[in-house]
Amino acid sequence: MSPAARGATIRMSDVARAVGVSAMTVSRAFKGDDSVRPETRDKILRKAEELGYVFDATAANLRQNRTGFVAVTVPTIDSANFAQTVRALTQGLAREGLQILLANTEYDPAQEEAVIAQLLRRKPEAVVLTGGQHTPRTRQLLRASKLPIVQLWDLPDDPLDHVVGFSNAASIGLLVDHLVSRGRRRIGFLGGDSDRDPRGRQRRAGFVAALARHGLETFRLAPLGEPPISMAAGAAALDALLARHPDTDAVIGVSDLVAFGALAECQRRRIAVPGTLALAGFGNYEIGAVCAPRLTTVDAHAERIGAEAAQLVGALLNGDRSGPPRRIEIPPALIIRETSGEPR
Amino acid sequence: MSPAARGATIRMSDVARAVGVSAMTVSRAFKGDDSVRPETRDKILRKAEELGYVFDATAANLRQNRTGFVAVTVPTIDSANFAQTVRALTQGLAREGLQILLANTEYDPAQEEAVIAQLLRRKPEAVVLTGGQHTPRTRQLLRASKLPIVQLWDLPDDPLDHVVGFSNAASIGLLVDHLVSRGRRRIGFLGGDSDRDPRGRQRRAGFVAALARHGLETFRLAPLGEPPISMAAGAAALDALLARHPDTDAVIGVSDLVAFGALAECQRRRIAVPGTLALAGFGNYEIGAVCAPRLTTVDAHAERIGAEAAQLVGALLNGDRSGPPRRIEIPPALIIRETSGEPR
DNA sequence: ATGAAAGCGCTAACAC
DNA sequence: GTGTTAGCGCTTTCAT
Repeated sequence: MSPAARGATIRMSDVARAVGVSAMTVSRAFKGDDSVRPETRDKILRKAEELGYVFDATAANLRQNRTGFVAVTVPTIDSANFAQTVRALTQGLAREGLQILLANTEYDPAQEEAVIAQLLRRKPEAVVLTGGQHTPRTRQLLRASKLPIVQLWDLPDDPLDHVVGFSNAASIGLLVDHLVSRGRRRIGFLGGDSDRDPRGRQRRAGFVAALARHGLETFRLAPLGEPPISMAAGAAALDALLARHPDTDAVIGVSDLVAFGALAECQRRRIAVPGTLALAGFGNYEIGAVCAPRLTTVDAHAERIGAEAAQLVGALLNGDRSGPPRRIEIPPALIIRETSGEPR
Repeated sequence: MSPAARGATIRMSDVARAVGVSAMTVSRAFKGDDSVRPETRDKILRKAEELGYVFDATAANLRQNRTGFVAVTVPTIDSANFAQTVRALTQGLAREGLQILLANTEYDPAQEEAVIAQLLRRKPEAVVLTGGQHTPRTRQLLRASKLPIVQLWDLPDDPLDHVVGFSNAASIGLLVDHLVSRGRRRIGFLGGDSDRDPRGRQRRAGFVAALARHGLETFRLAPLGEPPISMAAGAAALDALLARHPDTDAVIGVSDLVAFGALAECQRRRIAVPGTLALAGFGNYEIGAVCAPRLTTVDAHAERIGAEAAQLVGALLNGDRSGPPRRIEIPPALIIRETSGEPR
């Protein structure tokens, strides 16, 4: 009785026996080694197909001490910007034969620590952290692993290793400068109030710093609460801000989702945008390019961050591990649309 | 010289030697086996920590012939509905100690076939297909694997195995009935024209069938082109539809994104919604609950699909594999909001 | 161009 | 409660 008929797993040696070669030759045929005669190779692959043989990556990984895994964390995959980054990363790594191991941290450093500890047991060859916040133990685990680490969506002062990101603070500075150039002076900010979203905090800090640079008041801040932040929270925050500061003439949302929530609220309250209130967001979400009026924003190049990270990981795993940690800065781009009004 | 100092990997046997027990005891301690004396266990875990030992799941998987992987495909993770499903699935499976292996098919059956062939080499314990389209070879590979298969987001006539989904056609029927009850008669549909998006096609077919049931004209169809479908395409499709059929009094989008694009276009063209034109979408995206006016839609319960799938996979892998394939139907819910107007 | 032997790090099975 | 032995399915290494 054949192994398949017995219900047993079909191994390389089964294919080898059926063809009349050794397991080694089958192994070589499967990895495309030229040293196998083409006819032998074809015979092997045909027989493998016929027997329903499926290569066992687990066994190969154990022996080779290489898994082809890249561990990836995101606060949540259910956020368009992170999803774009993960998609580009997945595709770029797939081209190198690498498979991502994805985990969500839910914006929680403790959960990040837990998922990273689990992922490390899978013996990934690199770790990509998308906008996380790391406990001391997380940092220790990662350093002890000796793996290449890539931090995304930020430019940390004290990076673990490599970085592909941008300055969240500076990106909001771009928006403030633009709004000021359009004559706005009483500018508010929605969000950036949660400890669980450091990048949001940095954007708010960048907002305050930019206003101060222009000699403007910096107290028009409305909290949004805990991430994930929602459009509805943006609408509520706008209400709260206008209740306290009715003379506000421009508002920046910590993300386009928040800004869009504010825009919808303006439409409901018949507040003219940009006539009475200018609006701007962050992240260049699809919605901002389509809503009426279209939303001024900052493009953080979410996909490009993922693509660059994939390329970096590919290079690092192909032996290019000399030299200091890379720090790839992807400068955000101001996208001026209708909600910030015409120049005055 | 210690293994760590030599730069060599630290194995269980290294921990065992350091503590003065056998590798088996370390193994038991790590899996929480009660038969290890608590003090021994503590000593082992402390020593492991001290030595920087990291459990090697690859070796354990090979030996146990269990990986804890679940292969998951989506057309693209960069779509809010699929991202919600994947997030719920990831979290549900994590509770069972299972790790997802995610791959995007890019709405392409050939790519789906390729990624599934790759994923199967990793020896997943189950395969979850989110809204795919399967080539004969894909079906053959999956059947030959003998693994539990779960198809999501659909109720296929000829399922591979288990199903967690809903009728895309019937869900649009809900919207048509609702619009008709509000006095709309000349109803159009945006999208559902691509072979690469079978669920979109089913929604359009459901639209045509529902109109026919009401004795209404069924020719107000505007194409959107290839997925992923965008808000901007929704705006353009609305233009095309109104150019050919200016008397249209209601429009359904194949998704909320499309419907929102149409809504934005109406705002730009000063078409009153719902006064002149009623609008509805599909998928209960966040945007529909926030935009002004708020969008009538159908909730397909994306998260619940993921959660149910996780539970099903968990049950199947915990021995509950008797009985026929499960077919879990999650009925979509009509969500009536402002864009479909008041009852007449 | 192909094969034989050894071993990757863990755990099932059995022993005590 | 703990230890010994063998082996998971592949590939490294060395041989021919």
